[in-house]
Amino acid sequence: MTTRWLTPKEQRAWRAFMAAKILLEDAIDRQLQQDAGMPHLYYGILANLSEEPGHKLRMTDLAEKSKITRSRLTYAVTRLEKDGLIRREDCAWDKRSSFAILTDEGMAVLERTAPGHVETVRAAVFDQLSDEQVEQLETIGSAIARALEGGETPRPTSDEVPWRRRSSPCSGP
Amino acid sequence: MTTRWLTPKEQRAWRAFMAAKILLEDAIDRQLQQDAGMPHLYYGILANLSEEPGHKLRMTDLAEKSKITRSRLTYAVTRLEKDGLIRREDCAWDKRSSFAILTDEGMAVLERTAPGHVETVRAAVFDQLSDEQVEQLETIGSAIARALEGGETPRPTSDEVPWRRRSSPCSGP
DNA sequence: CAGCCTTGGTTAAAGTTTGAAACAAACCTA
DNA sequence: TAGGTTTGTTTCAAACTTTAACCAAGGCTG
Repeated sequence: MTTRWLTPKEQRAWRAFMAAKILLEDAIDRQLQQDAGMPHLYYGILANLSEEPGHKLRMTDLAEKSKITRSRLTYAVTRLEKDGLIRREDCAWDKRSSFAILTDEGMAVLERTAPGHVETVRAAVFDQLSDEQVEQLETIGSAIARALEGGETPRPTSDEVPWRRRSSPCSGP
Repeated sequence: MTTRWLTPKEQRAWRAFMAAKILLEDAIDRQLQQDAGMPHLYYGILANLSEEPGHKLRMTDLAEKSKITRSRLTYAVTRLEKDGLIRREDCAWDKRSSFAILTDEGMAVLERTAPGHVETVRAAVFDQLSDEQVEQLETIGSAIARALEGGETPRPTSDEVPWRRRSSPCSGP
């Protein structure tokens, strides 16, 4: 089956999306590194904990909620634990599990840095979008996420395809 | 000035966007690592070169086009050079500059792996979206990118803000 | 042209991410 | 209940990223 290349319109959308994603993550990382001394991912981990009853979550659940691998979470929690923002606690009823718990200091950091973070996001994203576009963004984002969360991206059966010049081999950077 | 927190609607949009971004990048990285033996970023670098006349670009321009730091690019190009997919060449008229040039082998890798990559992107993104939504995605992405490319995210003058419970401190993970 | 700022690119060290493998506890099942 | 599998988590090495220097070549200004 011959490759369904991206149309010019799709290419434009893809590039715009990728550019937004990269620039946005860079900007947020810079801002949070400045103000909170941690990258966005780590901030997100704290934020995720802060939403839970008791400010605690099992490692696996926290990894899933943060959409990262367990291994990556282990490293992050170790670092945040060193900083005193999280502490671990063994699970009583399942000795394999352990909890990550937001400390008071961790909560304080969150409280102190949340306004700046929200302001950055707002300036870059929501100040730029109409009410309607915010809805569209949610719909589109959800559609993409849904496609990826379920079916584990059934890897396409790659096959030979003649090269077409004058049309970039990439669907985007 | 008191923080302009995200509305529930904005929160939903933000979370959906973040989830899509993370899951998508993970899926693409996995696929490309499998089929091309390199992460998405490196593939993008090759792709960016392939679009240029002569398949060459000065390091700085390539970094800018790829939206990464020069340092990061140096590392990536060194790796890709080791793999024989790129070679460097000094610039004749400005002895500070050097070019990164896509080799024939690099081009071949691109040709071989592009179909699989496009298929992955299509399955996760464009197969999920209506024609209208593709347009919306471009518009929204461009708006965000524009906001970030120009004004260098004027860092908000952080100030004290009373903590509001029962509403997560995060604008998203 | 000498001093000084800018530009293009690399390097080194510290930090982070990945992917596979290791471990141990919990859960079957015959 | 022994043996095998699954589940929760960590560990380790290799790959990648970041940040802050660093160096050399170009440009500019007096």
